[in-house]
Amino acid sequence: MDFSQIELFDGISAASCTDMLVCFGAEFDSFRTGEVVCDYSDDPKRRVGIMRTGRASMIRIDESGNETLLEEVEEGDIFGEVLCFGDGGDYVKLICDEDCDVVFLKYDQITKRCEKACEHHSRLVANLFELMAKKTLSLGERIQLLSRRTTREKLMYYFRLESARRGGEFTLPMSHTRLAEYLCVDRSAMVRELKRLTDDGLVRVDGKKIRLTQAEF
Amino acid sequence: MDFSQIELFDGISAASCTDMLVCFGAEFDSFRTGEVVCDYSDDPKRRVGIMRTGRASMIRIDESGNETLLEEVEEGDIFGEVLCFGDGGDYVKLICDEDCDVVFLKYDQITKRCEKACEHHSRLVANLFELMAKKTLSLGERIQLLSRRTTREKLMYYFRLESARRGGEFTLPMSHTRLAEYLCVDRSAMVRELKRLTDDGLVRVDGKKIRLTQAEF
DNA sequence: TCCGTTTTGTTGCATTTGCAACAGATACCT
DNA sequence: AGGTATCTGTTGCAAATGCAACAAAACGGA
Repeated sequence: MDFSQIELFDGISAASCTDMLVCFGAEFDSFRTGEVVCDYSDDPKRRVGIMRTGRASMIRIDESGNETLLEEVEEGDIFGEVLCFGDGGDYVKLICDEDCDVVFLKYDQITKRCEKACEHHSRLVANLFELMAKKTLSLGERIQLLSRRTTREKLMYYFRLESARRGGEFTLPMSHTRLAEYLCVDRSAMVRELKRLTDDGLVRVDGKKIRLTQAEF
Repeated sequence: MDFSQIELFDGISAASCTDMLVCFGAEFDSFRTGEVVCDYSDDPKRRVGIMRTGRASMIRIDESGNETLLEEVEEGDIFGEVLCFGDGGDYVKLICDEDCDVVFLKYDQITKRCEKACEHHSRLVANLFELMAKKTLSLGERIQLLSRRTTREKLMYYFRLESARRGGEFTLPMSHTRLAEYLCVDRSAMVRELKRLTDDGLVRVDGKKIRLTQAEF
């Protein structure tokens, strides 16, 4: 097993990694596109997952069958019901968008002091801290997005963010249908608003290609 | 200075605490109700704050002057622009709801390996990890709330959560005006929906006293 | 290539929502 | 007690939104 590429184990020797895997109850697993990585309705495993490669979507399905895209889990991201989306009552699952490799750690073993006093235990916790900080940032960003009141504002906020991140013209990383779920608005209403935005000359939309008009800057 | 009551320093001797304060560039500060704890528009200090006592509200004000309550920071919570609500572009500030005591740490010093090799450095990072996990949970909850599409769903989700936490009948921890900002909906629209909910017999509302009707269970 | 599934574009309609405005109630400070 | 600021309850109205439905286009697997 090659640990060198895994951010989680950054700064920790391969030998230590192997040792520590036992302490943390580490489990490695792989999933194929479309498979369910975790099902948080009946999964009291208290595990923390780290996405090594691939992408997955945290999806909530409420009693009416509405699907909501809670978050996108990407390479290097940390996830888990202990961390997030704990108890809402609805059905929550993590579903694979692309084949992915995952490491699971037992949450309780992380904060517990290690009896074996592995020398790098603390380094791993520090790494986890950074992963958490990154996650917190992305959750905060999501809150900023969802706290916009209108579909228009949500779209513009999202576009500005992606535009700043990926460059002036960028390609949506998901389908329009999915984007509507992400923004938590009705798809048809979103498409309507998208048309208004283009009519007002604020954006150019061509399928998944989006470009903000300079008027915005 | 008494460190024993501060969760952040849990498991760390007073002597070590004093040592470490230097490593982390710790600053203690107090604020009075109404004062601005942090102003994230022009504050590139990269500090992490821990609320020792008191309560504060993270508020965003957009260019139109709309206020949004991003999060409630309570005793023991961790906060900071490095962690959350980083860059949206709008004006974001943390404002004191009750007199509060705060510790600030320099974010970069936390993850950096300590040259002085303070023995408890790693314990503190572990404590921070737990604080972060707690924060992540509350952010996740907030996302669950904001991802509801209608005002009715937001209200009911919020009431169920508070009801489970504080008991069958509970008192809103904020004014109706503030609640509307928290749910990110128009206040008058919220009041209207609140009335419909009572008409439908789902809740009883008496000022800040809320009770879910058993029909819900 | 063919077939089934998903996505997209579109529309009508009832409902919800944001917005603005105002008066009365309440809380807060001096 | 008086005065100011905030909160609450309410309304009308225009606009946005959710919902349902359907056909065409695109996609993906056998």
